[in-house]
This record gives sequence, C-alpha cells and structure tokens, in this order.
Amino acid sequence: MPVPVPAKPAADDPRVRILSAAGQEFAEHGYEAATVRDICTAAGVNIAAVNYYFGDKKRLYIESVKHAHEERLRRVPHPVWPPATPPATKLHEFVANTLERMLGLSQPPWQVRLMMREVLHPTEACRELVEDYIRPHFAMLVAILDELAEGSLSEPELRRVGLSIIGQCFLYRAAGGVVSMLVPADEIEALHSRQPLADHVTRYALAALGSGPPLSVATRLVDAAAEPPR
Amino acid sequence: MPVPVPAKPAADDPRVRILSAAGQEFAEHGYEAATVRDICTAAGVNIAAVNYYFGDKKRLYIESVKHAHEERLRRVPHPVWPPATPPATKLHEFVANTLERMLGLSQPPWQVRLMMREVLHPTEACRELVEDYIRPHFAMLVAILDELAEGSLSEPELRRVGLSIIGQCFLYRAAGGVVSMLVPADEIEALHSRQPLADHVTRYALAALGSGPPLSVATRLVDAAAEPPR
DNA sequence: AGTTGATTGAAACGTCCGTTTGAAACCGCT
DNA sequence: AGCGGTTTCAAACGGACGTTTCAATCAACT
Repeated sequence: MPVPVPAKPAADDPRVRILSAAGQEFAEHGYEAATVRDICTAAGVNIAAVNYYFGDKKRLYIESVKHAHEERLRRVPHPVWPPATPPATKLHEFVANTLERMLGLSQPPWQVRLMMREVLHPTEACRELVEDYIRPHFAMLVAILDELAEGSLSEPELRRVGLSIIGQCFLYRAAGGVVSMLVPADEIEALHSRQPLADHVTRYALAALGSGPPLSVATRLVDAAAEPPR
Repeated sequence: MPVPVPAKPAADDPRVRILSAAGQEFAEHGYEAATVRDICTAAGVNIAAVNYYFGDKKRLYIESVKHAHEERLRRVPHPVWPPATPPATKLHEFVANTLERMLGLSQPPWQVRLMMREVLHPTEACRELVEDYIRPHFAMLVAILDELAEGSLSEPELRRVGLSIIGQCFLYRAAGGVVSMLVPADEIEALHSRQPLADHVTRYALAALGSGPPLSVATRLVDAAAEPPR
C-alpha cells in the first residue's frame, strides 16, 4: 500500500510534481477536458503514477485544488497593519491586496484560475476553500468596514457593502475577457491594472459610506441644501 | 444537402428541439461534459440528427448559444422610460432589470447559465454575444450614469462606475454558491432576493455619486466640517 | 403508382479516455 | 549478494464518446 502523505515534501517528489502539473491542466481546461495523460506527460511521470499516488482522477483534482490553495496562502499573506492605521488606508490596501490575488499579477496565474473554477462551479473542494481562505479574508473586510462606519451599520448591512466591494474585484477577474471587449482598446490596460482599479473601488466605497468625497460633483438630489458648492 | 435554415420555425421542428435540448445540456454540464447522445435523447431525435442539421458538436454549441440569446432578447426586453423619468429611478429599475436577467428569476434558468459559461470562458460565440446583447445594455447604464453625474464625469470614469454596478450584480449570479456559504443561513434568502439587492446596489451607487445619502451616518473624514449633524 | 429528394433509424467505426495489470527497476538493509 | 518493500514502466482493457454509414421511411409532386 502506498504512503498517502509522505512526511518529506521534497522538491522533486513526483507527488508534488503531479499536483502542480494537475493544477495547471485543470485550471487551463477544466476537470472534464483535462486528461491524466497530459498531466502525467507534463509532470514527467508514468500514467500509472496518478493511480498509484492518488487513486483516481477525482481525488487528484481535489488534492490539486487544496495544494494550490495552500501554496497560495503561503506566498501571498494577508496584510497586517499597525493599530493606529486609519481604516480608509486599510481599505485601500485591502482592495489592492485582493486585486493582487485575484488578478494574480504577482504569482503563477493558474492557481487563481483553478480556484476561480471552484468558486464558479463548486465541487467537494469548495467548502474547504471557503472556510480556510475566503471567509477569513471576507471577515477582515467586514471589520474594516465596521471601523469605517463607526458602528452605524448592522452586520447584514456591512456584509452587503463587503460583497459590493468583492463583486467589483471579482468582475475583472471572472469576466475580464468581456470587460476588455466593452471598453476601447487604448483603455483596457488602464482598466485592468491594479493601482487605478484599487483607487476607484476604494473611492467608490468611501464615497458610498460617506467617508470620502462623492465621485461626482453634480448637485445633490437629496441633501443639496446642506452641501456647500465646491 | 440539408437546408441550413428552414424558413418556417415550427414548434415541433426537430432543429429547434435539438437547439433547446443542447442549450440545457451545455448549460448544465459544460461543453466537454455534455454528450450529443444525451442531447438527442432529451430532444427525442436520433443521434445522426445533430450531424445532419449542424454538422458537428462544436457548431451545434455555437448555434445553441445564439438560439438561447435570441430567445432571451425576445422575452426580457430592455426597460423604456418616459423622458421625464428622474435618472435615480431609471438606475433603480435598470439594476432591478439586470438582476432579473442575471438571477433568471423570471425565465428558464438554463439560458442564463449558458450565457454565463460563455462570459466566463469565452469561445467563438462570445464576441457576438457582447455586441448584440451586452454592449447595448451597458451603454444604457452609462447613459443613466452620465445623466446622474450631470456631465461631471468623463467617459472612462462613467464606464468604471458602470462596471462597479455590473460587478455587484454579477457576483451574486456567478459566485452565488460561495456567497451563500459566507452569510448565516437565515440571511441567505434576503441576500439573494431581487428587491433588497436592487435597493442596496442603487443606494450604494447613488451615495457614491453624491446623488443620495451615504449608507453610513458616521462622521465624515473629509468634508466633516461642511456636514450638518443628522 | 412511381419517382425523387429530404429525413430518420439502427448499427457500427475509430479514437481517446480513465484505469488496471504484471513485470521490471530501484532502494535500503543484513 | 540476497532480500522485501517501494516505485516506475510499457502495454493493454473496457467503455464512452463524436462521427459516419447506409438502408428504411416519409412527403410531395407528376
């Protein structure tokens, strides 16, 4: 009987070579279209190895998702701030960090693509992904928003705002191809680059929460009387 | 040689039966995992029919995407407003309409799922989808936002705000499963229902644009001096 | 009724997939 | 060197898939 989890994760361990190759193939082609033959060729091992180490294709998939997830956590840690950091600064850095993860500008893009597939079409590996990775990230966002709102928003309201922010980042990752078709070619680069995007999402959120100036200087329809002309 | 486009689209036309069944199968399982055997069984036709009418699986897929897209356009028309409608009202109804389409609460859900697949993993059918369906929808949103901002935002800025709004709607459709895992069970229903969602997205956008009250009544960090206590 | 072209039907073809097999190669150990 | 357990290898298996074939059937027209 093979050892399921070797204590020594050596760099040339065929097991991790397979996991890495599988992650890339699954990310690129999806579960059904990826073949264990291609995976084994890419990993430089025999076809029988996937059966030997993982049993079958499905278990290989689950393990490869967890593997990518762990590698990712190790490489792009959550941001940490000194206690006195203003919440607006935290929000901006949080958004920039989230975009960095989602757009995968810093690290191998296939890991993000693999996790995106899992988010869009959840399988067994999904709940684990949410609990270990997504929920803490989201909780951090909600905490920042609570700090910004100074307690004036309820938990459900905070979550809604948090989802609004995540949704904006998410769109560029998941539907980036379509977004690129919607804007003129010479603006695509600016739209998909991290810094201007993070600026926009943060400004949008701060303005919505009343913690920053509105994006538009048009006449207020509601409390126009209270607003001095700019 | 078979006729490629029969002039009479009768209801029991095997061609449209196949298109409909194919759309459902592709939406449910994706291109690779869907089989022409299952499609033909669901459509009640012989396996050879797909070759006869469409040539091969790939062309059947493209045609089924276009078919679903056309049916959809026919059934959920864009909203139209009388000229005097305030832009804030238009925005709210636009968001509600978009959510209606995306969440597919009114019409067969598989059509939305099929188009979502196309957006997330673009194939040849994608560009056509964007030009015929998505771009006019998005242009309508940008026009409303321009009206709201009263000309104080540039085209690229307007597009950014528009994408922010679309992104929020998009998240609930594409990553709805994960969203459901992030919130307590007793709030899921409220989070995914159309009306509260449309309210939130609209309020968020109006507040960000300065055309509505901020979501939070916390002390302004920027123009706090100008803001009267509420 | 007979002819023609369009459509449908059952069966098969070739291919590729996930998986299994059984023997060979490798390794550390005495 | 000899041995036991682990790992690799080439080859094959059974099945499912997309596609093709060709005869049977149908519908319309003369």
